[in-house]
Amino acid sequence: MRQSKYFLKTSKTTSAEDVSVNARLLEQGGFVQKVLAGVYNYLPLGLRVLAKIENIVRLEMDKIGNEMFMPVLHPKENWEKTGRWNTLDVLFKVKSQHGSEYALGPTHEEIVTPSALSIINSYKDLPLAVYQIQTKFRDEPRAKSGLMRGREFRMKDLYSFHATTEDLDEYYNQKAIPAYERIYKSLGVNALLTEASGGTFSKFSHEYQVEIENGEDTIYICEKCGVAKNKEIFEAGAECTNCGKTTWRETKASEVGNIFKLQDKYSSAFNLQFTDNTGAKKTLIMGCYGLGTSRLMGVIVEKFHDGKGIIWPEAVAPFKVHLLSLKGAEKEADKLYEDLLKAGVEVLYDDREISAGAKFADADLIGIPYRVLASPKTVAQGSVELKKRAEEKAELVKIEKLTDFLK
RNA sequence: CGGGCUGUAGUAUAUCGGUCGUACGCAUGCAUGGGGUGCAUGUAGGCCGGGUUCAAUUCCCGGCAGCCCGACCA
Repeated sequence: MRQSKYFLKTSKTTSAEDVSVNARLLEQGGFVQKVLAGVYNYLPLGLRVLAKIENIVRLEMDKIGNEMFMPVLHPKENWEKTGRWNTLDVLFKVKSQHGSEYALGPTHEEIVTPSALSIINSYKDLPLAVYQIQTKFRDEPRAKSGLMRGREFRMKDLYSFHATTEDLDEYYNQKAIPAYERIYKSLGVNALLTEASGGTFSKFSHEYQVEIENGEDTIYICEKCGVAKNKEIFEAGAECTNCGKTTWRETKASEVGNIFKLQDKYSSAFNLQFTDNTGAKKTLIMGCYGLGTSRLMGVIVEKFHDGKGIIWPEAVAPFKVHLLSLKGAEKEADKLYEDLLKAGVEVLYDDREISAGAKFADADLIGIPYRVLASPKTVAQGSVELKKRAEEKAELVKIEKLTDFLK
């Protein structure tokens, strides 16, 4: 992509009202624009990052479930059936011009459970799992911290259906948790499996928490074995259920995933039953597994940045290479750009006619992993300068060897 | 939702009961060309409604929006 033709402008300034690092850097870098408090445009550059995150999630979820796509607009009666129309305080309610009321989906148990009614009839159909990656709406009383807590945000939600609680446990432990671990590892973030309360869903749940300074949650981590507990269920001085120690470290973290054993809470509400091998009707057992993809984007920025800008992990970077040309090396840079494209390298090409310093500053701000600089000095030697965003040193590389080097 | 604060240009700010200035940014041109370069020209503003007043951006009331702390958080 040629930067001169890209729907992208970085900014030298940012509003003093934005305090969080992710909001400032993502807005300055041209990844997102704030539309409302907690509501953002994802510009082309930011959408690439979000898509990378979601594709990593999709890759793992496809191994343990089937992707579908559910609506944002929900019938009121489904939410009344589960009792959440009036009890879920973050539920957005909209009224049509004809007087009908709807909910904007904050989560999709109320949709996926009745959906399963016509799919699941017999024990032979089980287990099954289905997921989607969707925009969610929650009427947060206080949106804040950039992408970390929005009123409209992106989430992957998976739902599993089982004949027995034992089967749910097995899926939960042997399929869902390992898939989550693989996702966070691929993304390059260290997310801790954390014991937590179940909110409106169940007694207990597991959260995936990433330690960051301005995280919204407080968690306790066992110094010995690394078991983590959310403050909401933590008893001071408690013995670690894993190793028996009582030394805990308190830290701030941000929740980037939350998995629940729903048991029969929603299947009962919608009378979702199956026939077992004796011909008897039984209520299904369900689990649900959330993962906030847009929040992860914010958390990654909080985690990976320096004074100059973002430092994207390669797996989620919008491009792999940021090619910069300085005046006098345009022809060589143009050719290199074409060659990189042909070689299948994702490259953002800063072909703008601006000063060298401005290009460097933007490259640091945007945070693409590899910066390739073509200048009169380097091309005179048949080379370009290659510098990793995360490192200080730069090296000269022969142009003809560059594409191989970057593969 | 409780508490606090704030609304003047894209950003940061100044002044004023009599129609808003500065800096940066942004745009264009020329020069420059390895860390946000220089010069010139241009660009853009009082959140909304009501009240007081001859006159409101300024004072008062209400609304709305935004930010911060807390509560809440599938």
